[in-house]
Amino acid sequence: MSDPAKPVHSLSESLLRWYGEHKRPLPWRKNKDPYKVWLSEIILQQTRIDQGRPYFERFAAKYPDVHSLANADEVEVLNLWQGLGYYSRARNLHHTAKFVSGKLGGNFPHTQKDLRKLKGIGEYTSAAIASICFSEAVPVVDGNVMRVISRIYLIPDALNDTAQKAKIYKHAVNLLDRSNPGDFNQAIMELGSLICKPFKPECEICPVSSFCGAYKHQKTTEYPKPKIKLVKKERSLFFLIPVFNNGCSLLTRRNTSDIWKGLYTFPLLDKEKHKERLQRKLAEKACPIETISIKHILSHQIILADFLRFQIKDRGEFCDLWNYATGEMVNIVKEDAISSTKDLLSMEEKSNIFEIEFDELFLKYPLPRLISKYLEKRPLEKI
DNA sequence: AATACGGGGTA
DNA sequence: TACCCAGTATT
Repeated sequence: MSDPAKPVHSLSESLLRWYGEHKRPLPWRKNKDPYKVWLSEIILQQTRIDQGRPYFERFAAKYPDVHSLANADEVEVLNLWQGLGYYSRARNLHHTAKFVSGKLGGNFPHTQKDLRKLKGIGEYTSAAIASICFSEAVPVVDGNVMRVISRIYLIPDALNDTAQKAKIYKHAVNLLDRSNPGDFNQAIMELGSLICKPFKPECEICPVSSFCGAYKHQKTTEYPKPKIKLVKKERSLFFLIPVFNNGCSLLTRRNTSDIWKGLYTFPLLDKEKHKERLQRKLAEKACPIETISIKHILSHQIILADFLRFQIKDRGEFCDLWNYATGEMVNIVKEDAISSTKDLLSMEEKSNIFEIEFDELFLKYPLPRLISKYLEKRPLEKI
């Protein structure tokens, strides 16, 4: 597995020495509070530190411990998460906070095995918490570690090949400093993020370059081979922004296991045919439509969004319009008829579209970035 | 074993 | 533009 001429313990030693000497960018880990470590790890999943840091600060300030997070409303949590993406992380965060607070007396499990059972905590996060907070000798293998080990041991295709991925894990176990797993794990991740970067790694200042096969052969750019890209699917969405005579509009909560689950958007059509029928009907009424198109590119799909804004009498007339366009009935209630999230959830089976004052939109409800982008272009001033 | 799930940063 | 990111849950 490893080159016997180069004992791995000195690789680990070099790494730890380097880690001890340079400034750590994640100070909240120092006190090893499982709640804070957990919170930061969830926020940082698939997220750069600079992007996640302000979110962590806001969460830690608003919810200093697991009980305060558990007692929060889910919509409130999603609101604080707004814009960060992968919203199931926020829903699972809240679910797990309630579980730890209510069933475990506020104490997180101490082992990777038990941490792993909590919602939103997988292989990586359980290992990170167990090693950092409880000094359990388990390695973390994230994207950084994968890249570092791929280069050191010349394992080319760990991102696509299961067998090679397993090799990476074995090396990670072998390298781990069992007397200091928390620091070691942070050290190897930080090496990947600061030195052993995907592009232009800084091998000249790398503390373990003398152990690195890719550096030795000047082939760092070939390791690891890029992950096979998935085809982005195009998808058209037509958001409807009716402006009622009373100055209100409509909002809907997304409940399907689709994108933006748990967030709020304008009611939308996803069939070209339905959109055309709606446009035709509005034209008959001599009702002008203002259309703004936005192309929203995500990692797995390209959303072509048309925002259709139009003036209409009231929600009753909108129901007729919707019915005409889609052939489906809808039931729309007033926002102030909903006093809590619970009401909203129980109402969802019938209809989850509700009438709302423009001002309320930004304050109470978590919106996808796409909707925020639209509102930046076209604010919803009252008429 | 694949696929879905956001959004922003970087070269 | 293409790729990557301190991954997990679902299918």
